[in-house]
Amino acid sequence: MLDIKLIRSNPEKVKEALKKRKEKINLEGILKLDQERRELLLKAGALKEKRNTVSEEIGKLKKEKKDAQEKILAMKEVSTKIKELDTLIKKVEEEINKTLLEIPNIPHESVPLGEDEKDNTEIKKWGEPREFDFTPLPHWDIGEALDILDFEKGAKVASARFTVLKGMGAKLERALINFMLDLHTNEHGYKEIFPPFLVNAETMTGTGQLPKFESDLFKCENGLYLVPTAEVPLTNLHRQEILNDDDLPLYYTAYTACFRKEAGSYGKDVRGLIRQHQFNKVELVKICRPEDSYNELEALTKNAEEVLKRLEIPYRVIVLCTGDMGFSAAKTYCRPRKNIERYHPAVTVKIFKPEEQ
RNA sequence: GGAGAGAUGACCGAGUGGCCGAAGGUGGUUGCCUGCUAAGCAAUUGAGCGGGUUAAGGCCUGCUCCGAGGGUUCGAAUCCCUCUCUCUCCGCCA
Repeated sequence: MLDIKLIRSNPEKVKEALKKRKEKINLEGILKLDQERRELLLKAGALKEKRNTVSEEIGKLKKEKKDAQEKILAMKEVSTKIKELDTLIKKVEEEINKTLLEIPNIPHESVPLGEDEKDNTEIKKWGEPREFDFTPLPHWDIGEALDILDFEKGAKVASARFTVLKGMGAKLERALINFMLDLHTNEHGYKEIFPPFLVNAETMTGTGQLPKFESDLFKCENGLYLVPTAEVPLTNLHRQEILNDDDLPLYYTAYTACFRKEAGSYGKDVRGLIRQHQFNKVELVKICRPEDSYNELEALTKNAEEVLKRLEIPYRVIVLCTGDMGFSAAKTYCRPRKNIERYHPAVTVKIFKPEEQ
C-alpha cells in the first residue's frame, strides 16, 4: 500500500505509474478526500483544544467548590460537535484507506513498459535443452505410467486440480523440499522458518492479497485463510514492527504447501501439475533497506537459479513488463506459478527454441 | 468447553476520575569523572496525524495514542459493555 503522503506530494509520479500499469484509478478523488480529512482534522482539533482547557478549568472550580454549571453545559455542546466531526473523519479515512488498498505498487524504472506476457523481456538463459530422437511425453503421462502421480485419486479424495503423489513421487517431492531448504540455509545464509499454513485477514492484507484478490483464496469457517505462498506469513512476521537497522538484512526461507483457488482459470492448464489448488513451494524472502532492495533481489534470484543449475534443468529469467507484474510488486522476475521459467521438454519447447515454432 | 489471572513506553514496572504522555528502574544517547572500574555522576531519550515557519537541518504549535472497539462524563490509563490475545487450573480430543 502506498503512503498517502507520497500521493499528496507527488501525484504526477503516481499517475505516471498507474498509467504504466494500465490501471484506471482516479487520483483526484483520493486527493480531494485527503484535503477534506485535513480540514476536518483542523476543526476537530480546535474544538478538542477548547474542551481540554475548559475541562481543566472546571476541575479547578470544582475543587474550590465554585459553580461550574455554565461551563459544563457549554462543553456538553462542544463534546457533541466533536463526536460528530470524529465520526465524519473516520468515514473519510475509511474511504481513503479503501482506495489506497486498490492502488498497485510503483514499478521500478528498470521495468520494461508493456501490456502483458508478450512484452516481458528475457534477460538470461541457462543450460542446453536435451535433444530427443523421439517425442517426449508430458509429465502427466510419464507420472501415471510410473505410478508416481495419480490425478484421478486426487480428484477423488479432494477435487480436480489436486494430485496424489505416490511411492517415489512422494519421496521425490520430499527430497526436493529438503534439498532446497538445505541449499538456502547452508550455503546462501537464509534462516529456516516453518510458518502457519493458515493466516488471518490482517496478514493477507499485509501482502496485498486482500482486499482485492479474496476470490483467489481459500477461506476457512473461522475466518482464517490458507496461504497462497509462504511469502505471506514470512513477510508478515515483521508486520508493524520497527526493525533495528543493525539487524538488516533478514533472509528467510520456508517450505509451505500453497493453496490457490485459481478462480477464472477454468479450462487453462487442466492437465498435470501446472496449476494445482495445492502445491509445494520453498520460498525466499528478504527484508532489507530500501536502497539495497534491488541488489538483494538480484542476489535472491541467483540463489533460486542455483537450485535449477544443480538439478541441471535449463531455465530462463525474464523480467516482467509493467502490465504483467503482480499488484504489490515493483519489479519481478517471476510469473505467477512459473517463477524462473524452467524447460519442460513436452510443454515449454517453444520458449527455448522460438525459431522452431 | 468450564474456572480464574492478566494486557501500560525498547524492556521491567507503578498508577482506580482532573495536577498522567504517564512515577521508578533497565537499556540507549551525550557530557563529565578516572585508582572503589564489566564502575560512578549528570543530562537526555516514545509514536502517529495535522498546522505554522525555514533554502535546508531544524524550530514552534495542536490533537490523538496506556490490547481493540463502543459507552458513561464537562473531563477516562483509571468506571461500564463487547471483543481479541496471553498465562494458570480442570475437562474434552489426539
